[in-house]
Amino acid sequence: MSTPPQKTPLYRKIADELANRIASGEFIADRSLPSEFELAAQYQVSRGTIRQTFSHLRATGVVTSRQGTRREAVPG
Amino acid sequence: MSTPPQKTPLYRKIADELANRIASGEFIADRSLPSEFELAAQYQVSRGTIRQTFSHLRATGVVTSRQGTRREAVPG
Amino acid sequence: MSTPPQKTPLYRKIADELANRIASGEFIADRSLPSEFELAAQYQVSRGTIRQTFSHLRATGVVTSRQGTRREAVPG
Amino acid sequence: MSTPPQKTPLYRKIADELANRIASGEFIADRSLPSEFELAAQYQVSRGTIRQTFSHLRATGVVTSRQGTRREAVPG
DNA sequence: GTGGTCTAGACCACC
DNA sequence: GTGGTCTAGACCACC
Repeated sequence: MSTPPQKTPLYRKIADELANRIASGEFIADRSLPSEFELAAQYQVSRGTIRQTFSHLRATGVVTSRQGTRREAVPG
Repeated sequence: MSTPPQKTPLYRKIADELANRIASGEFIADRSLPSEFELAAQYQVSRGTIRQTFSHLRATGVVTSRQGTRREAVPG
Repeated sequence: MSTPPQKTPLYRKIADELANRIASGEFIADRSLPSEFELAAQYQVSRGTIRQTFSHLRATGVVTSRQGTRREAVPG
Repeated sequence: MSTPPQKTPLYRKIADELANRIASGEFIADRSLPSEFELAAQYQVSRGTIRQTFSHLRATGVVTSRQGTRREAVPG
C-alpha cells in the first residue's frame, strides 16, 4: 500500500528553501522577493523552474503575485 | 475540435465595459470621455492598460482621439 | 493649405526600416524575424518601442505574430 | 536707441536659479534632476512654466533631455 | 492639462 | 525563451 519512493523535484526543493528564507525574515524589509531572473541565477536553474517554484508557493499561500510588480511574501 | 477558452485580458474587459457605457448614453452630453488618468483611477489600473483599452476601442471604431484633447465617442 | 510637417516617431522610423529589410529578402530563409529583445538591442531602444513598431507592422499586414513563437514576415 | 525695460519672465528666473543649483553641485550625485512635477510643486508654478524653463536650459547647454528618462545636468 | 511617445522592468501564457 | 500583459514613471507635442 505504500507508494514507491519519489525523487523530490527541483522546483520543490527550491520552494522549500525559499519558504524557509521567507520564514527567517530575509525579505521582511518590504516583503518583495527577488525577480524570476535573479532567482534563476542564484539557483542556477531556468526561469521555467522558478515559475514552477512560485506556482507551488502561491498555491500554498506563501507568496502573492500580480502582473507588473514583484512577488511578495505573505505576512505571518 | 473547439479551441480552448482564452483568458480575457484586463484591457479587453475594460474596453467592453466602456463600450457598454458609451452605448447606454453615459457620455452623450458632449461625447467627450473621461481622461486616461481618471479611468486609470476608476478601474484601479495603470495608464498603460487604459491606453491598450483605447487602442482596441479606436480599432473597432467606438472612439476617436486627437493629441491635446479628450477622446470622444463616435456617434451611432 | 498644407498640414505642417509632423515629427516622425521613432517606432515609425524603425517600422519603415524593418519593412524595407523584409522587402529586400533579409529574412527570407524561414520568414521568422529577430526577437523583440534582439531588435531592441539593434536599434538601441526599449522593448516597448519595438512592440509599437510591430503593432504598426501587424496593422499594415507586413508581419504576423503568435504567443510563444517569433513573429514572421507575411510573404508577398 | 535703448530698449524699454523688460520684466524678466518667470521661467527665466527659475532657469537662472536652477542653473545656480546645478553649478553649486546640488545634483552631482547622479546628475539627474527633479521631475517636471516636483519642480512645479517646488516653485509653485504650472508644468508648462517648468517646460519653458527646461527649454531655455537645454538651449543654453545646461541640461540634456531624452524621452522616458529624467533630465540630466551637463557636467562642467 | 490632454493624449502620444518612450523607458525600464516585472509576471503571465504559450511554445 | 518567445510574445502578451501590466506597472510606474518620465518627457514631448499639442490644446
